[in-house]
Amino acid sequence: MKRDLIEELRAHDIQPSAQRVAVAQYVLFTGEHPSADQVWAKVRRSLPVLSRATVYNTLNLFVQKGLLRQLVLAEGKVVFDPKVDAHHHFIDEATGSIHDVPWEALEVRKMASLRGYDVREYQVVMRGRKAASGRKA
Amino acid sequence: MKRDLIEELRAHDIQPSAQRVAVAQYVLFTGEHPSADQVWAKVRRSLPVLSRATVYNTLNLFVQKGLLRQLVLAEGKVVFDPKVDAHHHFIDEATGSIHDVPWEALEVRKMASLRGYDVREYQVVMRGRKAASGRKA
DNA sequence: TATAAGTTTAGACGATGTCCAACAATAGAT
DNA sequence: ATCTATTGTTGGACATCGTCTAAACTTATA
Repeated sequence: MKRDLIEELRAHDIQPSAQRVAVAQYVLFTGEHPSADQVWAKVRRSLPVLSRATVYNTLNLFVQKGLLRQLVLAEGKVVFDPKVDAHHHFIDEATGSIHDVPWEALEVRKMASLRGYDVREYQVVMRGRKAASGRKA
Repeated sequence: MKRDLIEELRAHDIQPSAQRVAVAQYVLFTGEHPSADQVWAKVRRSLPVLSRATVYNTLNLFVQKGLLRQLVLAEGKVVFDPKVDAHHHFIDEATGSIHDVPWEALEVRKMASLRGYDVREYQVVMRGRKAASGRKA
């Protein structure tokens, strides 16, 4: 398990230090969308001497190397998402929590006919509430 | 001009103080997407005794009353947009500048078939560069 | 083992945003 | 007009977020 992680870091051209493995261990497998300081708080439980700067450095490194994606969706908050493949986001206005919506669930049309913009990526950002009716998603 | 502004504030249930009118005069008519502190800097030129707290209060009030929309799109920045009607956004990765894309320019399908979510509003957020080819938009 | 390259650290820093308690302006009643 | 209760404004203190730095520490390599 930790073995594989080290391999994955190496595969992404990242020297696997103890701190980086510890951060990866949490952030790559969480279903939450934690902020940098939330990652710090969590990971410090298992690696108490971890500094805030290192967490920020590590997260930025992971984003740069394609292990993580950075989201700027919630009110004033930057948040990290281990799902690197394209998907959309739904923000629950009641709780502020962020949910992933599969790419195939929606279809955006006419993107190609946009003049003047060279779009490299896009996503649909929705806001609302979890439906009272219907299954919990 | 200032008359109409006062009327518009009143129409939105906002007591038109000198500070609020000054802020409105700039922020409701700008094509930029200014941050709160940018608004502060700009408006202070015409109303020098304006405090930072008032600008934050006023912008939040305007958002709450529907005169402004708050965007959380750029890296770690909250920004204000006087276009309250629905539209999409394009973020220029080179400059960080934000561009409005008309609602009709894109079409999102299958939204209705989303289970479990009660979507109140949505938009498409695109990132990329202004096209080298093609007219500047 | 020596050396260079890479990593971590604490704390300083700037920018953002909120909060407060004192002060000022206003609306509404008389 | 004047009084009073309500509403706005102010500057400064405070918290949070993210970046930076210089020194210390690790790791890789020869």
